[in-house]
This record gives sequence, C-alpha cells and structure tokens, in this order.
Amino acid sequence: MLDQKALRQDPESIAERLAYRGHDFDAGHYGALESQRRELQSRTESLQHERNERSRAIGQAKKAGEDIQPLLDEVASLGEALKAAEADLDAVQSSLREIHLGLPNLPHESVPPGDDESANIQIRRWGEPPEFDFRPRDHVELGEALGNGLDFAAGAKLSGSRFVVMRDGVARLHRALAQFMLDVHTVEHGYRETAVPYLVGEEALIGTGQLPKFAQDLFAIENFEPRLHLIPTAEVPLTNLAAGEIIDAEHLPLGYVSHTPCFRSEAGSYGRDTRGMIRQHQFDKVELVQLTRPDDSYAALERLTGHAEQILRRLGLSYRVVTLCGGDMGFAAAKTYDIEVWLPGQDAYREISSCSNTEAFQARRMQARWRNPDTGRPEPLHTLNGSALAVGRCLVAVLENYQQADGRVVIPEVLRPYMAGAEWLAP
RNA sequence: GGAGAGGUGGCAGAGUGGUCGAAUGCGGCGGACUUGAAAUCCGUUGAGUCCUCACGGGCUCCGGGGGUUCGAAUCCCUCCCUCUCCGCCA
Repeated sequence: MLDQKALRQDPESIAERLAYRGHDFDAGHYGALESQRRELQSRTESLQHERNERSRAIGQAKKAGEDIQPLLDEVASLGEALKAAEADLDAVQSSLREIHLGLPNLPHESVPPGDDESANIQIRRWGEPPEFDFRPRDHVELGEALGNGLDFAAGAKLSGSRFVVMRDGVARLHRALAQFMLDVHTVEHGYRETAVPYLVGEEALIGTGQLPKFAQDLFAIENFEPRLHLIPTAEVPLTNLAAGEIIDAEHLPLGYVSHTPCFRSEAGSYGRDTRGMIRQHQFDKVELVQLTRPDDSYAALERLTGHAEQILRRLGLSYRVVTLCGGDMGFAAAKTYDIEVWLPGQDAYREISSCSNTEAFQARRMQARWRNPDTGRPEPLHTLNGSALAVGRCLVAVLENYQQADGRVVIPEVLRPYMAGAEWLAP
C-alpha cells in the first residue's frame, strides 16, 4: 500500500512513478473518488456528532426525571439520514480500498528503466562457469542416472506435472543444502531460526501483497473456514509476524530465517521450464526476512543480498547479481536484486534468489510499525525479504556444476559434514 | 467430536444500557526529595482516522462481523480464538 497522504496530495506524480514500472494509474478518477470521500466522511461524522450530543442530552434529561418524549421525537429522522450517509461512505471507502490494495509499490530512484528482464542491469559477477571436456548433462539426466535420485515420472504419478520425487544421495543432498543454509544464516549472519505454518489466512496474504490481486498464483484450501492458502514463500508468514505490532526502536533490525516448502500454481507459465525441477508446484526454500528502520533499509538490502551470495560462494558456484528494471519487479518491491547461478545444463545464468526491499509497502498493509524515538509515534517500518536460497534450484546447480565425465557428482566441501563425509554421489 | 468457562488499554483486573476511551494496581515516562540509589510523593502515559497552515476540534475502536436502541464494553445473533474436562490422535 502506498502512503495515502502522498496519494491524495499529488496523485499525478504518483501516477508518473507507477508508469515507470508499467502500471497505469488514473489519477483523475482517484482524485474524484477522494473528494467524494472527503465530503461523505465529513457529512457522516457531523451526523454522528449530532447523534452523540442528542443521546447525551436524553440521558441527562432522563436522569433529571424530565419528560424525554419531545427529545426522542426530535431525533426520529436522524437515524435514517445517518444510516444512508454511512452506507454511501462505506461504498466509496471500499472502492478506495480496492484501489489502494491494487496499486504496486513505487520503484526506488536507483531502479533502472525498462519493460522486461532484458533491461535488467548486471552489477557484479562472481566465479567462472566450469569448463568441461565432455558434453555436460543437465540435472534431469544426471538425477536419473543417480539411481532415479530425481524421478519426475514418480512425481507425476502421484501429483501430476511439476512434481518430483527425490531419493537416496540426491534427497540427502537436498536436505544437506537446506541445513547448510540455515546454519550459516543463524550462526554467522544472526538470523533467528523460525518454523512457521505452511497454511496461512487471507489477511496474511493481503499483508504481503499476494492478495487480492494474485489469487490465481496460489493454492487454496477448499473445505475449511476461514479460507486458507498454501504459502507461496515463507516471506508471507515471516513478514506477517510483525502485523499489528509496534516494535521498539532498539530491537531493530530483526532478522528471521525459515526453511519451508513453497507452493505455486504457476498459472500462466504453462510452456515455461517444463523440463526438470526449475519450475515446480512445490519447492523448498530458505527465506530471509528483515524488519528495519526506514533509514536503514537500503543498507539492509545490500547486507541481505550479500548473505544470499555467501551461500553460493561457499558452494563454489558462479553467479551474477542483477538489478531488476522497473517493469520486471514484483508487486511489493521498491527495489530488487536477483541472483542468478550458472547452470551448465542450460548454458545460462538462472535465477536462484530474489532479494527485495519493499520499504513501507507491506508494513502499511499489515500495520507493522516501530516507535520512532524522534517523533515518539508509531510509524511504518521497512520490510525486506530474500531467498537464500531456493533449495531445489540450488540442488540443480550443484548437480550440474559438479558433474564428472563418469556421471559422478562431487559434493562441495562445505556440504560433506551434512553428507556423512561422502565426497561424491555415484551412479 | 462432546460439555463448560472466558476474550476489556504494555500487563493484571473492575465495569447497574446513558459524559466510559473506560476505575484500580503494576509497568513506562517526566518531576520533587536524595551525595547516589531504593522507598515515598506529584504529574503523565492507547491506536486509527478526518478537518485545519496552525491552535484546536470531530469521528471510530473494549476478539471479528451483524442486529436491537435516541444511546451498547454492557442486550441479541453469528463467527474466530484461548482455557478446563471427556473422547480421539502424530
């Protein structure tokens, strides 16, 4: 949600900034609605005021033993007028709320212009793609060769396309990756390990921005009230832990890390990444969330992105970091860095992490505030989130980058303690 | 799943349908006293929103939603949550 004061004061310049990220905002229509709201609200409130005054007078008259009938007659018509005014106001306010919940965040001034990913800017690259003196295989082939360690047919048998079954060393490697990430982020980066529900209510999804606009991307639970959805990312439960809270300044920044499965319907991506486990309906992810003071959030974004990069460095996987352009950013983000890891099977860098500063956008939606010592008042804090990392894609990266000519996969040093010391996976 | 109890301000805990946004205690903040601290005393201390340049004022909020009433924390309906007991269960 955008700052409503700014929206009211200068809808034109908001529209301009939204256009930067490809969103069309009708400032004129908004202004008209807003002035309607203003008028209806003051009318309603003055009627309420009158009702309160009269009721008070009736109370006093009754206490004094006077005849209150004449007073009752006076207010007879008030009720209906109030009810009508309230109904009108409600209608306008709910259209305004619909607009507010549907507007994406404003891009930060450092966000490059552009309509799609072709306009994203690489800001650094780390490591070199490995060179093979044989034709590198992709993870689908490798996983199959490893004793059906990755079994897409089995996944499909159980649940349809975009599901996978993992076995033996591959399953363990997947687990080892998640454990390793959690250990680094808790012990070295200071995040608080947090286990969260995988089903969340609609309020939480509105809070982080998945609802009301992106319901089609979520899995919903049918036979349960109130309505629950499977989390598309741990960002939803983790960030919403702050919903409705007022946090003391000295507790900030707060950092949470959580390893969860994530569930996405992938509606509208039917043709994309159909092979392998790049795009699944269910995948594991280790997620970082930070709550910060507003003046610290961009420094925090750099730190958080660095935490995600640290995992790839220790795994010895080449990657690059790109700044997303205005048109490629997610709904809630003011600025996003994507981290892309080298995948030999695709001969390309592919997204393995996305780190965003949403500024106060989510905080306003969920009323997550801090007490600003300068003003003494509760003000929206800033929220950030980032994958660190997507575990499934990371597994793909390890398999493909560490493959040998004979089909074995070398296990990166840092993972061996989690693999009972094993040095490789063998077919 | 069955039976019962309850959800009020940071916490604890009152609240006959009528100046109740809410007593009181604790906590917090400010001040007095003190060499300092404790103790004591005095004052202060919820959130949201609207109008206003401001001063200030209005409105809303006692788990959520709806209703009755001139007027609801208080009455009615409904949903949610918590606790106790029984059953079932990883």
